[in-house]
Amino acid sequence: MRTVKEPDVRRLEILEAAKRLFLKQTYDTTTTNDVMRVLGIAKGTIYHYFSSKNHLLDAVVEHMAEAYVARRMKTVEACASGPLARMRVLFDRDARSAEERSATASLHQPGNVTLHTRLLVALVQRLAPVFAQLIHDGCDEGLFRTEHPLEVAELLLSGIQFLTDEGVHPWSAEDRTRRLRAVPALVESLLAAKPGSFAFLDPGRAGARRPRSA
Amino acid sequence: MRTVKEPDVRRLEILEAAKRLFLKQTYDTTTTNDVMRVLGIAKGTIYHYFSSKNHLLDAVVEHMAEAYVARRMKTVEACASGPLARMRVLFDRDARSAEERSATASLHQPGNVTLHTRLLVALVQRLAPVFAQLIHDGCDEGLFRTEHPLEVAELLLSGIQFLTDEGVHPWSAEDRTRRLRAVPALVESLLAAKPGSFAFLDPGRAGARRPRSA
DNA sequence: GTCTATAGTAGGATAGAC
DNA sequence: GTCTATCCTACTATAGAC
Repeated sequence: MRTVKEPDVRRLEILEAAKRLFLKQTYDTTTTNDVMRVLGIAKGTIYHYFSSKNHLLDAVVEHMAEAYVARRMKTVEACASGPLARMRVLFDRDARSAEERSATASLHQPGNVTLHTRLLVALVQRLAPVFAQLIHDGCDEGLFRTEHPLEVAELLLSGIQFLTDEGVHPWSAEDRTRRLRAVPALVESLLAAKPGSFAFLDPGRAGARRPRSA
Repeated sequence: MRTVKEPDVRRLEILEAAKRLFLKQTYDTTTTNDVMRVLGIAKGTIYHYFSSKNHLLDAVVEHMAEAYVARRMKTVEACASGPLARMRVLFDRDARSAEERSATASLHQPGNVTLHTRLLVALVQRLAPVFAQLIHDGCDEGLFRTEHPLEVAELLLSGIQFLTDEGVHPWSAEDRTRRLRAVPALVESLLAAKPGSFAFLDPGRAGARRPRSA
């Protein structure tokens, strides 16, 4: 039997089914057959909307990054004022929802390395301007000093994610801790901020965590 | 007919054939049949030495990173003295051989994203200690000041590669130039170096180039 | 332990009927 | 837009020759 639906509806349906499967299993272990079976549609239908499994992944990544950043932006704008306080909220891992936590766990599986990597890129792209704006505000208030707010934001987001994300790269736990401990100092020197301004990023301190691990 | 070789010889033979094919075509488009055909061996032989196409890729990446860093180290130790001069040589893109250049071009193809990404990780791992040593020397000479030479090295290598490598990530040419232009300032502020110390990294200057793009 | 040959499974992708 | 049938290739399994 053959059920015809609105293209947008069908597309979203496939997208979300794929996302659910990628997170429940992994991207690698999820087959196009799985997606097809769970929706009760033909494989050709999937390929009508997404030209490859890879493109389907791209769409899922965009979708996830969009949603994640939207949620974070809302909490930032709601709770905090002042650049430093807002950064604290923006990068607070403890503020994640239960769903975000389970997604994070799934992303750290070997079969989700590709998904994880691409998601990090998408997140840097979206978070950097926000972070840069906070840096800019901080400069206005005399907290920071830099000629390149956006580039500092990008370097920190990408560099720290690259170096501290477990699962994607073959770093040992000691490596990660070592790097995380250096983070406050690195941020402070890039922003010419007063020593201790970013002590809340130190993983050793209670109630404070590292700047995301997505 | 059946030709028996030393395991190490055979392994290397497969490794280099694979590398050549990955660079001539791409990793994605190279099939195990291609490797098998070009060497005139059976598919089982490949799988005897490498348990999957993925593991073969790993070995190729290690091999390439090893060779690349060895070459660079040699030129560094040969030509230059003093931390700044050595950094200049270490990160000089113009010093690449013709072979390195064509490899770089091939890595920027879509089918080589996986290979490219893994190679960048392998290079950060190997170059960071070298870079960190130079930073350390520079601190001794009073050129730089930092509490975290290794972490600064890692942050810069990974962050800059992540942000300026074309092909792997969907940045525009303008984005890349913008970031590259900020690099000297970022390096100087992380190392507390005298402004202008790293002007040679500025892509705008004649005879100077950005810190690698692998 | 090293190598060949071959047959078979599973999953990504496509063509073409409807 | 959707489905069916088919293709291609990564990978496994096996059986056996040197």
